[in-house]
Formats: sequence, structure tokens, C-alpha cells
Amino acid sequence: MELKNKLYKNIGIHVITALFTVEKGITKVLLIRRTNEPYKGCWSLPSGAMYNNELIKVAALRELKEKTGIELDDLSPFRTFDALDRSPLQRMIGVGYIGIIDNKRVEVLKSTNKTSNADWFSLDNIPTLAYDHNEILNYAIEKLKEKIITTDILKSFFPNGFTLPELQDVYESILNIKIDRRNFRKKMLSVVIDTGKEIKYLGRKKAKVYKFDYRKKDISIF
Amino acid sequence: MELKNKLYKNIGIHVITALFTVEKGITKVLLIRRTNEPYKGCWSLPSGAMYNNELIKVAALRELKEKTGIELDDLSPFRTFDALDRSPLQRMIGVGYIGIIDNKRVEVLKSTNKTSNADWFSLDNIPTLAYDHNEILNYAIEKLKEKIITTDILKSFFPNGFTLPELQDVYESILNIKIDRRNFRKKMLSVVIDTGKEIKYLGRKKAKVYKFDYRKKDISIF
DNA sequence: CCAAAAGTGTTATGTTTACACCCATGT
DNA sequence: ACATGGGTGTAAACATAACACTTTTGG
Repeated sequence: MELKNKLYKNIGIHVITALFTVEKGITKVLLIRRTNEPYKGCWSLPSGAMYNNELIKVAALRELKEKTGIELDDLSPFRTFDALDRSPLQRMIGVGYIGIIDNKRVEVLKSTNKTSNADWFSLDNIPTLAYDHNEILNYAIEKLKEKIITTDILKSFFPNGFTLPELQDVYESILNIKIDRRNFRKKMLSVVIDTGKEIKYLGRKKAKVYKFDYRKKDISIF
Repeated sequence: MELKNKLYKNIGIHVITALFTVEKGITKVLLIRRTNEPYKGCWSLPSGAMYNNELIKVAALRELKEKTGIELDDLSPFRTFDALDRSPLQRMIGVGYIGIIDNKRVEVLKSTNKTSNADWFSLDNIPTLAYDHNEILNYAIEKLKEKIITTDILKSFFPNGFTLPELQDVYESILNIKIDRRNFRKKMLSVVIDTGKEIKYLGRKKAKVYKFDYRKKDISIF
């Protein structure tokens, strides 16, 4: 059985992903260059249409993989974009997702059959993007700042745990602030657990490796 | 121009609204009884399909009016529901909205051409609802609790301002807690402004009327 | 032995909580 | 005059912010 009224049809779901990384203190987002109309040749966030038999998040993960080669386990929805004219083809409801990974851990395919180019762009050097992707990216950046202080979203950046100095560097990069090291440790220690491991990060001294304590799912840090 | 691939078609958007009120210390939600299949005769949240040429929020406001007679200015989106089988007709993406009004200010139409019955139900007396509406309502309740402490959503409950005692009663009802009156005032006074008016609420003494200070859009109270 | 980053503790300030009495008014 | 709810202040507990020296180790 199907709805008959044409007014209910011809709506598509579009998934758009803002995938962030932090590299040497610079927060970056993954962009791709479009190979097809509309907006051919234009940079955009990795995005595409959802199939009507898949979950929205699955569509976002699939599109990200098809367009960039990056295969993730999870993404976080942050907002729906429904302006009537946001896509020139037909009415498309956009569902935005954010994720964050360490780009040293992944290989971005520079070209796929759907993408001629893909690269990480510093947030203060974003070109004009296809569709409403500049607007979507701005919302995504704000949501990322919110999520790193209210959720454990950064665990996807640090799948093997983290030292507190490197965690602090990520916070400072994304939030664009300096944090006192001692105060940062005090707050973080209420939300992480020691893994027993130690590694060297920037210094010559070893640092303890921690991971987020999943018993406290909703953390709030600052 | 239209997308050709059938996999992208036949997706509908469903809007579902949880409209709350607080009446004599009891938090209630507006339910309607369905007159048509599927789930004919079943209680549900006011909901319906979006037209492909309207904004999602507009669809939610329109459906609420058609099904209950209540005409609001605004609703807050809180979550999208995309399980493949959530509607038996065809794939329907559900977009949930919450709102809160003082039910003394509105007249609910007990029957419309789309509704045989509509009424306010106490949250601890919710029947089995159509579709996945029980699940949606549970998320809506949690989001309402969150929004009254992080946003000024309660201004729609108090379009003409409020006294602090009546505001406190609403907080206590929704959050199911008792709050110390002096501490409540201390926090609230940083987020509201005196309108200069005074009215009587429960007591014999007049109470000052306040409204939310819109210069502080994102309030956080507790 | 020194440069560079890791690790640690205390005090001051601000925020949150707990708590009890007087005021205004309608009956 | 009294019952009912409106209005107010203070001290203790807790959380946050500011601040500087010692430790480790590769070169």
C-alpha cells in the first residue's frame, strides 16, 4: 500500500556529513570535489541521497565511504535542513551528521568514481561549497564544540585511548581557547579511567594513557 | 528535473507533535483518537504527513490545527525517527516536535473531520498509542525536561508573563522535584525581567509579573 | 647538563545548597 | 486575628579559576 496524493511524494532524504579532524593544533573538515551536476567541480561536504530501505545514519556512513573511502562505525545527527529550495533537483530534506577522527589513522581516497578530489580543509580556509553546505558546516562546527563538552564523541578520535596532554590539545584546537593544564586534569580525571599504559606524546617523558569512562555516558566538562 | 532511481522515491515525512500542558500540578499531553486506518480507534499523538512543498515545522503546526483545532506560532523539533517499519503504509520518516501551552488558554476540538476525540492525558496514565508514538512520547518528555532548563520554551506557556510562584509550580510539575523557593528566585532573577505588573496567583498577596529576558536566549537554570 | 614536555597542590573566588522568619491581604 | 501564600538573607559546602615548581629523559 502506498500513499496516493502526489503532494506527499517526490521527497528525498539527503545525508550530509561534516567529518572533522585535528592536525597540529588546526581543526579541519573533510571536503570532496563534485564530479557531477549540479555544482559540478564545486567543493562540498560528503553527501548523497538515502535509499528508501536504509536507515538515515547508514546512508550517511555509506555515502561517506563511497565518496571518500573512509569507513566509520558511527556518526552523530545534529540537525535537519528543510528549506524548500535547498536542492535544485527536487525537494530534498537534508539530515546533517558530524564525526571526528584522527586523520593519521585513515587514508582518504583522492578520487573515486564519484569524487575527483578529497581533502582536509582548515576551518578558517573553507571555500564556497555546493548547495547549502556552508550553512550546514557552520552549524556542524557549533555542534562539535557542544558535543565535545557534553558527550564522549572524542572517543572516535582516540580509539586506543589518549594521554591528557594530547586530549587537551584537541580541546584547545576545537574550542579555540587555552586551558590551564592542572585544572584540565582535575576535571578530566572525573570522566576518564587510567588504562595502565604509558606512551610518549610530544615530550621525552612518558604520559599515562586514559580512556573515557563509559559508565558516565553523558559527560559535561566545562 | 526529478531523481529517477526508484530507491530514492516513495519516502514520506511524517510530523508528530507532543503538546504538553501543566494543570494543577499535573503534566499532561494532548492525544487524539484516530478515525482512519491504520490504528483506527487508537489514541495517538497529533500527527500527519508533510506536503512536499511545505516546511516540516509548518506541516507540524498545520496537522496540529487540523487534528485538534489548536493554532500555535511555533514548535521545537526534538528528534527524527527513521525505523524502516515504523509505518505500515510505506517508509515514513517521523520528525518529532514538542510544544507547551497553558490548556486554559485554548479550546480543544473534541471532534474534527479527522479526529473523533481529543483530550489531555496525565503522563502517568498514557494508553497504548498508534505507531511508535509511545516511544516518541518518551523521548519528548525527556526533551521537555531538558528544554525548560536550557531554553526559554516556557514563554509559550506564559505569553503574558508569569509570577515566580506559578513558574516554579510548572518546573516542579514537569521535573517532578521540589525546589527551594529562595534558591529558585535567585537563579531565575538572572534570566527574567520585571514587567512592572502585579497579579494574584494562589495567595492573597499580589505577586510581581516577570517575563523571560530574550537578551539571554540560551538560559541554563539548574 | 639542559631543553622540553609531564606531572602535581594550594588559595581565592564564585556558585550552589540548606535553612526560617516577616509581610500583605481576604476572610 | 488568623490563615495562606509572597517575599527576603546568610552561612556552609562545593566547584571553578588562578597560579609555579619539580620530575623525567633524549640529545
